[in-house]
Amino acid sequence: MSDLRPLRLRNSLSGRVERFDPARPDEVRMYTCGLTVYARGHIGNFRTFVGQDLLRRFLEWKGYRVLQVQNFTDVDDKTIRGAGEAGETLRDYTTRFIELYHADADALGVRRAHHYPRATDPEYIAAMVRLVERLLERGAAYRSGGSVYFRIAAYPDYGRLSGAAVEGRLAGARVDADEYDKESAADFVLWKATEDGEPTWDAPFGAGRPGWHLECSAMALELLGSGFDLHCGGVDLKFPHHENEIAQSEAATGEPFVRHWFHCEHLLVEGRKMSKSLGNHFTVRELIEEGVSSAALRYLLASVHYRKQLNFTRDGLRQAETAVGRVNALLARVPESSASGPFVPADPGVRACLDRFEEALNDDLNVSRALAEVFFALRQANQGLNRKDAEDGAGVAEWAAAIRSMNEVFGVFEMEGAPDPSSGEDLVEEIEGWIRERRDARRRRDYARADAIREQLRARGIALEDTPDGTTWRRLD
RNA sequence: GGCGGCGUAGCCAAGUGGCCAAGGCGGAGGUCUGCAAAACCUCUAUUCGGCGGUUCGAAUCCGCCCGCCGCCUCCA
Repeated sequence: MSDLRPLRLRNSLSGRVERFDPARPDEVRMYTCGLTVYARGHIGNFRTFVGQDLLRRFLEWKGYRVLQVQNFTDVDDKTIRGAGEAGETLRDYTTRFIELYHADADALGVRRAHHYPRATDPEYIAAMVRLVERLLERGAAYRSGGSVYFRIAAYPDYGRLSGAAVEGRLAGARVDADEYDKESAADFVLWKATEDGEPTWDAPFGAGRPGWHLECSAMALELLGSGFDLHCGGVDLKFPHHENEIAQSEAATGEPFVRHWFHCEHLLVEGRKMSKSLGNHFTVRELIEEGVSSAALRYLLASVHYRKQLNFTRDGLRQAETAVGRVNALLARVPESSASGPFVPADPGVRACLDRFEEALNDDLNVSRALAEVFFALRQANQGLNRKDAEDGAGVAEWAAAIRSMNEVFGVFEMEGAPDPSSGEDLVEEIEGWIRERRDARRRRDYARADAIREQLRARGIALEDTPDGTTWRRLD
C-alpha cells in the first residue's frame, strides 16, 4: 500500500511537501495538541480537529494502524482563574469542559484518540518532573527565583520550525515580571514557582506547576516515544509552543523529537478573524441548536484545504447542507452491502475513481479533487438508477459502495442527525396511509385531492416524490 | 516595521508552463411527470486582481502596482 502510493504531506519543519514515511512500516504515532479546557471549544478549534481527523482517517483508509494521543491542558493561568471564579476545584472545572469537548467532537464525527492525557494526571506530572531533572542535569535548564527555565543557548537548533528570525520575534516581546529572573529573554519557563493560592506539586527542584510547553513534550514522549511520526496543531502553535517543545524534548533526549509537523490554518468568520469582541464566535453546540446539521458543519470544515484559511459563512453552510443532502439521498436509496471485508470493486470505472480519489489525497490532502470524485461517483450511481434496468443494479451498488468507502475518510455522509421525536412508528404509518389515499386519488384522476395531500404533508416537513415504482417520502430539514 | 499567505465564473473552490480552465452551490433551458419533486442531460470564466516582461506558448515563471488576510503577545 504505502510503498506504491505514498502520502505526500507538507512538513512544517522543512516547509516542503515531503513523502510521509512513519518510523515503523505500518504504524503511525500521532500527537494532537488539544484544548486548554477553560471554555467550550469554538468552531475554529474544531476546524483544526476535523482537519487532523481527516488526516488520521485517510491514513487508516490507506491501511495504517494509527495510534493517536490528544492532550488536554488543564492547568494554566486561565483554567486556574476560571476554577477560582466558579468556586470549583481545578479538576472539576476542567473536567466539565473536557466533557463538552467530547460532546462536540462526537457530534462532528471526530474519531476518538486512543489516549487523552491531562497535564495534571499524576503520572504525567511525574513525567514532567523527570524531564525537568534531565534538562537540569544536562545543563539545558537552570533554576532562578524558585522557577526553572530552559536555556535556549544550550540548544543551537532553536528556531528551526518557526524560522530563523527568533531573536527579532522576541525583541518586541513584552517584558513581564519573571523576565528579570531569566538569563536571556528568549528562555522560557519549564516549571513555575508556587504562587499564593495556586495549585502546586512537589518536585526536587522546588514546588510549583508545569510551564505551558512542558506537558506536551512529557506526555508525547511518555505515550509515543521519541521520534514519533506526526505532531499536529493549529498554525498559531508553531511559535513559541512547538518550537519550545522541540527544544526541551531534544535537549533532554538527544534524539529527534518528531518526524513530521502538521499545522492547520485558522478559519475566518464571514471574512473576519474570529474573536469574542466581534461577536462572531460560535460553538458547535450553538450552530446545531440553530438547526445546522452536524454533517453540513463537518463538510464545510473538511472541504477546504488544511493550509488555507477557511471562510466560515452562512452561505457556505447552506451550500454544504445541499451538497451533503444530495449524496445522502442517493445512499438512502441504495442499501449498504452486507458483504464483509475490504471493498474491492469489480468495475474498472469504479476502481479508477477510487484511484483518483487516493491520488488526490496523497497529494498533500487535496480534498477538493477528492470530493470531485465523490460527486463523480454520485452522478454515475444516479444515472444507473435512472436507467433502472436490472442489468445495472450491480453497477449502482458498486458506485454507492465507492462513495461509502470514500466517506470513510470524509465522514460527512450518513451521519445520524439529531433524533426527531416525531419520527416514530406512528408517524411512518400515518404517512404511508396518506400515500395510499393519494395513490387512490391519483388513480381516480382526482389531482386536486392528490396535490392537497402532498401540500399538507409538505407543510409538516415531509416531501412526497412520485417515481415509476410508486411514491416515496423523505423528511425536509 | 519584520515574516508569510491569498486574489480563478453570482458564491465556495481545484488547477503552478502546452489537451475544450476540475468539482460543489446558485441560475437558464431540456428529458421524465397529470402537475410537482428528485434524478439525469445541455448551457452558465475566449479568461484567471492590474500593468509590464521572459517564452513558440503563462492563471501557472520574473518585476512593479492594487486589494484582502494572518503571524510576530494568550490563542486551534
